[in-house]
Amino acid sequence: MENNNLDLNVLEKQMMENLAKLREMGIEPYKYNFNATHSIKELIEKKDEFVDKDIEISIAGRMISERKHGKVMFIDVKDQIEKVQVYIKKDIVGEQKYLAAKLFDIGDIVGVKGKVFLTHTGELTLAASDIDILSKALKPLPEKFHGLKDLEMRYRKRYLDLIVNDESKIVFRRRSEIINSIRKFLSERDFLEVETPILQPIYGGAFAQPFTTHHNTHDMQLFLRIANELYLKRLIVGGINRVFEFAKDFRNEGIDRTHNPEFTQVEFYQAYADYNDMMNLVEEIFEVLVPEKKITYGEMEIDFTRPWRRVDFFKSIEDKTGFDVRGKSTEELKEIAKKLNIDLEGKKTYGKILDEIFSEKVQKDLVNPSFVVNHPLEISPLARKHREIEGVVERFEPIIAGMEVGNSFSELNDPIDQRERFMKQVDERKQGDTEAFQMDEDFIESLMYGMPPTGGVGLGIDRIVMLLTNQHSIRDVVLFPLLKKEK
RNA sequence: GCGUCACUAGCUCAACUGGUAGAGCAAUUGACUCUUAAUCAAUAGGUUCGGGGUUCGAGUCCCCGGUGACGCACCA
Repeated sequence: MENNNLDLNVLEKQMMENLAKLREMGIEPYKYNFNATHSIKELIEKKDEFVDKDIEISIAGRMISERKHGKVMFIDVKDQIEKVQVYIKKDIVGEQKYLAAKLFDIGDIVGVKGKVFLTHTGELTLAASDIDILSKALKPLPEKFHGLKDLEMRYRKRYLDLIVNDESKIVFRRRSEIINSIRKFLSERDFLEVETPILQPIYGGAFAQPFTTHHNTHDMQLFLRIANELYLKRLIVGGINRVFEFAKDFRNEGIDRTHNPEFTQVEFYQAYADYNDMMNLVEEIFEVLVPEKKITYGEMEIDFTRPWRRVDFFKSIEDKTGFDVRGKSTEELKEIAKKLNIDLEGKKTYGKILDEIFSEKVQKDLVNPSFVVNHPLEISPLARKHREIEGVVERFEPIIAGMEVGNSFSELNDPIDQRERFMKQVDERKQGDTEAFQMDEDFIESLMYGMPPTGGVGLGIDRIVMLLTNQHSIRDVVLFPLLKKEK
């Protein structure tokens, strides 16, 4: 019976023996189904209907603790985050069932039938008239009191984290609620949810290095998308005037507290709108997501009250530093950065230097939700030129707690301008910028058929979930974050 | 990629300047028919992340490697 290939510790051997003993008693420890009359949550919510009534109900869940008292035992059964105590009395369940129940281990999934009562101390308890094992556990759970703290194990074995740490389960419930709220918000406003390719022959829509893969039959190189922007805009050309997609995007870059190589964005595009309309829409979304208006994120108090601050990219730099960086050459920017004590190590291009000055001097301090607006043309190849101001585009980035949570523009719909912007990117690439865009003739062709004026937004779901669940690492809001292989 | 720190029983953690690896929970056996971090008694459980070195002696010191956390860099 024992499998010598398995390297079992003492506890695992004992659990394996309990499994064998149950089978010897004629009990199959892996049942096919169980029809519970109520979830534990329902039992708790409707307890007045059951307590001391002559009603038998049944529940199922994981046995997470036990207290044995000779001919009586108490176990705690948990389903989701709710748990209920079960009272198993030899006189009630009978000799056989009682002996079987003694062979159950913490971690086993059980089904219980019985009547509900309150103990002397007032605890809601199900007195078992029948109890069955539904699934046998063969490894011990982490300890009930301290839970599972080891971060590496929580990420690698997320199922254990979810079994043992309710806080973790609550974060992922909240994540689902947030996504649902945004989906509902957009759907109610006639946005159509679509799916666009993850495998793309040409990648685009963001500055990033892609993951590369290969399709055998067509013998073609493919990229995992870094964004879905260019596909959604093709749909705007096609007359889907309001469109959105929750998209897993993939960027082949470093990992840190706010970056996972695969992450989720929702992008939405609205024909006949501009970036001002989209700012309103973003504010409205957060009105739904944060009805309480104020949240605490770490040490920060964040107030979502509308309207959010508008922070002009160039003007805010000038206000903070006294330097007008508009229209400056790359060399002049380097000079200014030096005077401001900004470390430019690794940053060479015009756009990156500008961005670094902005991040260091302005963005860091934007705690309350703010829209950074009117970015330099050079770092925004898909955004329309500003209708009044030379050298900048109609673009905004929502910043909350110093963190970028999105990106948006009045979308560039002039195909000739778009081609020129791509050409500039191709030049940058030739000069060694590995994140520069690829030329996408097919996309330009779509614009040549005419795209209505359009506003578009991308929101980083993971970061929004971090903010709203007070988590400080993206790994704590992604169920299975990328880790190195264990060796 | 670089730097700092961490890794000890199934889990959570101890172990002083190098000197017999320990506790709580979980587990096993026994007692106990309203306990609830049950209690009481006894028992068992270890490749101290892996490899090498120094030493009479290494969880502890040194070197190489692994994984993770944090910071920096890269990056939205």
